[in-house]
Amino acid sequence: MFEVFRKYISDKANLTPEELEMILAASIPKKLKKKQYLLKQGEVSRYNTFITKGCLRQYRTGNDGAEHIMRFAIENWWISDRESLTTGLPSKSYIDCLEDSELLLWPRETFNELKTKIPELHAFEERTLARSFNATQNRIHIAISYTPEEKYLNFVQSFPTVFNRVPLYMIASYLGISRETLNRIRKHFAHK
Amino acid sequence: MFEVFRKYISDKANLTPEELEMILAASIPKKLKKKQYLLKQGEVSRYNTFITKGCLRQYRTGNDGAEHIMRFAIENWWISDRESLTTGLPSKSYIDCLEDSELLLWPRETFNELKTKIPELHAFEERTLARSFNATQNRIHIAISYTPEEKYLNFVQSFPTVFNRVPLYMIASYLGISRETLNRIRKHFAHK
DNA sequence: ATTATTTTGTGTCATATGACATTTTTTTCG
DNA sequence: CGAAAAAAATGTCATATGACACAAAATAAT
Repeated sequence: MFEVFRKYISDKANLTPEELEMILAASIPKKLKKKQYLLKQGEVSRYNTFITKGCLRQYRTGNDGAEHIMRFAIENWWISDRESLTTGLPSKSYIDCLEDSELLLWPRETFNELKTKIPELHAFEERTLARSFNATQNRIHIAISYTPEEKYLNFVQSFPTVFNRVPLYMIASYLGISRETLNRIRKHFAHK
Repeated sequence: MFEVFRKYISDKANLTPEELEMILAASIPKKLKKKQYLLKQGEVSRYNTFITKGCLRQYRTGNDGAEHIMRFAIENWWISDRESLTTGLPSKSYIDCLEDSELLLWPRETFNELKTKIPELHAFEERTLARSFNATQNRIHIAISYTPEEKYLNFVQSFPTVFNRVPLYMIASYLGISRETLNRIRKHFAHK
């Protein structure tokens, strides 16, 4: 599982071999089975987490207890409750596994130390956050302006690999539409 | 208008008086009248912008040409198309004034130089982005899980000052609901 | 294999929503 | 102050959506 990370980070950041190994040496490998939780609402998120294998979701719950999926994440993505991780406040979200998964964890403090020692890692994280932020802006634009059908088609096109690994009712949750509406949309496209 | 910024930044960042003045000295004051544009879709966003007075909105347009408001910003807020600003790509959004406004602009390169000279400014910007990101996550959660009524009430409570300065149909746009639905909700609360 | 569980698909129904058209009210500006 | 423009409110209508209940299919577990 280290190899996945080596490949990923070599591609994205300009690190010396020593720096890369220093980062890896500080990581904590962890395996989780499907349905196991990485983080629960109310807990404090303490790890910066990279996915080397598997699929996870982050979700919040509404007043009624319904689950609303904030995001999916698969291999080569980072996942954490960023708000809780940076503020130290209790997490508003759950993170659990949709498949058996393999992760690399860095405790927040450890990662911060690495960032001060390795400026390029700091810069890399800034770039990552910037891209996350842009993706999030797009998501908002879609949420407030697309029709359910457009939301669905956009998702399939944007995340084909996620689409094929995740149950439809979770995609509906992610899109903010009902399971049934998603079915109607799919039915509509079936005979075309 | 400099005074507004001095007060703001003194409160948020631990800068020396010299650093503060260095930052201010690099700024470009600008006044815009209501309905004037700070940025148009397709242009490249070249300035990091702080609002000392007034009210602006950032919006994107859909296929049909309809305006969808991404955010409002008033005194003591920053505004720019962050994606365009950091990537140099054409902006997906418009930014215009809802009131006569006074702004301080820093060209992207100038601001970056300031950040390298003043680490605390760099750190401050990171904190700001982190909080923006968290706000954005909340917005997504609301968009995919709240009813129109809940969205409205949440907005009034979260941004009372903006609420009182902005036309209702723009709030509807921001919330991703129709003007008429917003009226119905308000009517519903009127006689209660 | 068989059972249990999860996921997907359907049908019916009530209603909230968007779309459109029009009027009223408020604000802006000459 | 008066005219013009902008914003808000209202009424009607068609329909897409969510909610519920249940059936079918696929997947996982024993």
